[in-house]
Amino acid sequence: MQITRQADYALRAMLYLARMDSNVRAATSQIAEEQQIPPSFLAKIISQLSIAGLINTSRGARGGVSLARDAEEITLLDVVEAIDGPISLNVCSHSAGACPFGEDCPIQPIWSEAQIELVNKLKSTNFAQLVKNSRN
Amino acid sequence: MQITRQADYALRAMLYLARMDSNVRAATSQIAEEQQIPPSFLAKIISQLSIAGLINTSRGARGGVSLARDAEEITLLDVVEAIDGPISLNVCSHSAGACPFGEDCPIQPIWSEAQIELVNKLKSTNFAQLVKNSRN
DNA sequence: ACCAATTTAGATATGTTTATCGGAAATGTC
DNA sequence: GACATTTCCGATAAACATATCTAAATTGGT
Repeated sequence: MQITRQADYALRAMLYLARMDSNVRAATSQIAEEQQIPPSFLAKIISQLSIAGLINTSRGARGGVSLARDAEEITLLDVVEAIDGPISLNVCSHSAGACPFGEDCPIQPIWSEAQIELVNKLKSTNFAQLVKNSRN
Repeated sequence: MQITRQADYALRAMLYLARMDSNVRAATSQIAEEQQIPPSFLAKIISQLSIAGLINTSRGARGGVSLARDAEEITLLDVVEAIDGPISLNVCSHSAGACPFGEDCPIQPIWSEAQIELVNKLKSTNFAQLVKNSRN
């Protein structure tokens, strides 16, 4: 019942990038150190964020990563789903047909509603807002 | 980002019990068959629900399980937390001090709020309501 | 007292998540 | 063109979730 550590690390990395000037590139090792993330683990997460199109990467000396879009255009949901896949509170929370009891299960609608609320909350928060709410 | 299968199975088993007369006992194998749950797996789940005080069990011939309290007094949250432990959307969602950045993290309040909403939703739904909303 | 039904407990197997390590590929700089 | 820096990719290992199987303990019915 938790997002994976990978997703949490991804959020922290994205926040770090959102706080920087958008034209400079940050090395993964630098992000790892400041955000206290296992460096080798972050490397894989960065790779996934790149595949998802959320960040641009460039290899080689003076390489690094930066946001692919404006911070305002990236939501918490984008990042979490890029790493953990679609949010799902229970196997049945997407659609009534996902469980063998389908329409007859009175629990399914509860999960479905809760999931929609959670998704909406994450979707309505972007990284520009988060940076603005930061102290440092 | 999902409750465990165990918790989902536990919910279905509890719903099955809530639908029955409270004075009769159901065998685990019977619940497993009707709710399509792996029987040996359900046995362990039943045991945990018993330890948590949500159901009464009696061994031997004509034994079985039944709700320990009135269905109205058992919430979805009771069952989920009995199996999966306290609900937690992220490592930091309980308190601001849970992550090394504490007060300075603008993401933590989002998780904290989302978690409270989810917990409240599960807490406000009891099994008497669920039975009433059922078709069968 | 015996037997069948039932929960309880422990050992085991498989897959996923988390994390680490090492090397390969790419690229700016001198 | 050589080199240092950095992302990328695969193999590996520990921890947990999921699931199965077997044996033990308990208890009502005959």
